[in-house]
Amino acid sequence: MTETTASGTTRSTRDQILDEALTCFAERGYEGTSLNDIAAGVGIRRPSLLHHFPSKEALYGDVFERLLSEWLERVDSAISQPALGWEKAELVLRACFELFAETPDYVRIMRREALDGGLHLGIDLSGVLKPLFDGAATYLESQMEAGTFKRHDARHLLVTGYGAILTFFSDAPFIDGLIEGDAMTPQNVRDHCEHVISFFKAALLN
Amino acid sequence: MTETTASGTTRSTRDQILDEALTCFAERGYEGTSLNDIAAGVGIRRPSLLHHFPSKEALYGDVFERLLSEWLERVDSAISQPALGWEKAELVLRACFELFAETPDYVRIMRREALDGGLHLGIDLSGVLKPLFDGAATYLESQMEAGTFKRHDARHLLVTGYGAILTFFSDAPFIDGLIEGDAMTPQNVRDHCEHVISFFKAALLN
DNA sequence: AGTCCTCTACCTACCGTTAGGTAGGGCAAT
DNA sequence: ATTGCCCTACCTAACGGTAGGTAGAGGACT
Repeated sequence: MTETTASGTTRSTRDQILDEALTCFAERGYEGTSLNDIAAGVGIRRPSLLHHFPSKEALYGDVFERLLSEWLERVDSAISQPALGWEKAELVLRACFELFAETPDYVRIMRREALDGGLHLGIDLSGVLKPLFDGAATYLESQMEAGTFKRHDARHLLVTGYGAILTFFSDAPFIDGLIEGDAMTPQNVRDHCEHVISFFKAALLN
Repeated sequence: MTETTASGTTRSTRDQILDEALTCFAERGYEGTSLNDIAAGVGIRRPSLLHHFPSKEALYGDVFERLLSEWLERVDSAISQPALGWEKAELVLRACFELFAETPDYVRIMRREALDGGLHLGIDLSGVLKPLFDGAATYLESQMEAGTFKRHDARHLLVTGYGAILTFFSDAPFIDGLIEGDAMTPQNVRDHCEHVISFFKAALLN
């Protein structure tokens, strides 16, 4: 029922399944992952797994729901911090980097979902994220209007930023081969974070 | 054996299979695509498809090989154009946008491959692209040394650019929902191209 | 204390379906 | 007559999911 981990914490079988499913779906995608893979990772049989979740799709849905709620919570707390102008943008950028660096498996699942256009889910991914997106666009536009930021198309700018940040984490195994060495070392992650921030700063400030 | 298309051109069954496989693999990924799907798209049965390609893996390999050779050819011709400083960078950026806009299915396959870390292929994707990557990095560094471009980490800059450009095409269905309306309309593609160019220009030039 | 019941968590064995791949025949063009 | 292309029929393996059963923990009653 429960298992005591090396760190001394205790996790229910259900949570172990969710964790294993997360890494499997991130690594090999929805179609590329079988329930046997997940069950074996936990150390139980497939029917036992299906005792905790009614179906593969439901399990995936739960994994994704957990992803969304954790991310939204983190992002909400980041954007609600009091700051102005560039400080605010940098604060949010850093929060995103920190979040993604902590949850690379989430990033890869999110990317797969974006690639598939939300095929496996009933929920409308873009719809959930759109309020955040719109809020960010409005903020950027207000800063441009005020002359704090240089003029750019706010929405395209956000798409550019989204791609620039997410890609580093989602395509890490590929980037490994380009920059030589593991892209996900704390040093490389920090370097890329600082680079993106200084790059955006150069593009947005005078 | 051959089929006359609406445009009057004639394509061998083998080429039709390659085309259909391309769209299927791009849309649903390697695991999500069955040989029946591809065969049905061409209008033949699965065993007939396997008469032209020895296995699913071999078919995928051929699709990807065609992708790589076409892309490398296009990029080579773009970077061999005579130009200097920012002109050169803008020229290559535009060439990439044009290339990606013409072959969005290639982009999505490439993204899936980057996500999986080249799982389905024997070939080392990063290895093939590394010479281009290194060449670009050297070019950027020389421009920074000469004072033409502002100082940035050249390799991280390239990764940022890679993510910013590729994502627009690979995640198009997701971006649709954010910017409202089809991201891949010629107008939106042009807008994003101009945005990225002006954004990079702002970050690189004084 | 002992026994009865219920519930949870897991198991083995099996279901129908679909996957990739093979064998071999028909048939048209050369 | 040979070759090339496509077919039907079949194979084995793996998939997601179900049926039915067992071991053990906990509670309630006698």
